[in-house]
Amino acid sequence: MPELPEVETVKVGLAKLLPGRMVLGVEHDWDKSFPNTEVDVQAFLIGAKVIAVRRRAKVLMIDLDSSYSLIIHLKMTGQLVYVDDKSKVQSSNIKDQINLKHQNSKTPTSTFHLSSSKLGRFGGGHPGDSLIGELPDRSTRVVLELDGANLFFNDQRKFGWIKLLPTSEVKQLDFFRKFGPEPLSPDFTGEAFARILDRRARSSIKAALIDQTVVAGVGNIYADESLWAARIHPATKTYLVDDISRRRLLHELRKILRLSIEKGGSTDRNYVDAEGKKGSYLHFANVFRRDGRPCVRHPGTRIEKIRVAGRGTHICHRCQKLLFDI
DNA sequence: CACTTGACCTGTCCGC
DNA sequence: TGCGGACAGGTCAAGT
Repeated sequence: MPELPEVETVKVGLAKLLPGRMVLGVEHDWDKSFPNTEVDVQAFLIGAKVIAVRRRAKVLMIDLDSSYSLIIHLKMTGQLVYVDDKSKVQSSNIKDQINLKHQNSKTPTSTFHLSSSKLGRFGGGHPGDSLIGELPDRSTRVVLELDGANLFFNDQRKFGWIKLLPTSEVKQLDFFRKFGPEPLSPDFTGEAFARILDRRARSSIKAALIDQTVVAGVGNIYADESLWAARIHPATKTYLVDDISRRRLLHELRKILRLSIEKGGSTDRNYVDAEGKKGSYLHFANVFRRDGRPCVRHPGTRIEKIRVAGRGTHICHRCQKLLFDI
């Protein structure tokens, strides 16, 4: 579940690898993953060079020198993995392995027609670091062919997408304008956070925190972790959370997001960075996916999993007391 | 308008 | 062992 720290980690990785590279071709086998029928892909993508890689909320942007940008949302299970031609698989039996994989797969044979020289391999020398085998695999939806490399967009659940749009239009999209402040932006103050939460006064504080129009980039993992750290019950109505607690929540959220970025993000099931490596933040998590285990602040109390705002939610009921109206 | 629910998808896990 | 159903949760559209 890529949230801010995961998307930031991918951005940092791609920003080292992509700028200066030219796009030579693009292939996809699922239209919703690459919904660009209204755009002249030949004119504005093929032959263009990457200028920069950016992030806003959970969205990645790859700016091209054609004055267009690739806008990418990984949603739940998206991965963007870069494979340079040096990782090319030499062995001739790779074709057989891919064919075997497709025979065993329930899904129809891939429509990709990359030559074997375009196939890449992961995991060599780093057992356990990678979730990725040879690419493309059966979750590969889009392949960007670059000079000297391939960028694979894998997405098991097909929720993610890559759109090609004029760079100047990106910020004008409703989709982008609605995002709230970046939580790590230095000019986003505790006071501003406290006030912006008033817009979701009557919903739960967790629903407010994962609302992208309130603050950008927070999803289920970092909502649960920051609410535990700030000792706020996720189901508390926002208007019952006082200003002191709101400021504490932003403070804890920032600490957690920074730590997670330092650890390369959270790998729960699918997430990997631009080089196919897992993130290690969940080793430092205090509640997320820790239901049934002792709370580190109250070892006699076990972490519970409840449902708040329609999401699985992890709490310590001793740390996080639910406040009621009178 | 504020807020909640269902749909979009596939892989995994659990109970029968 | 197989099979149906619940579950995972980011976002938008539709519903209350």
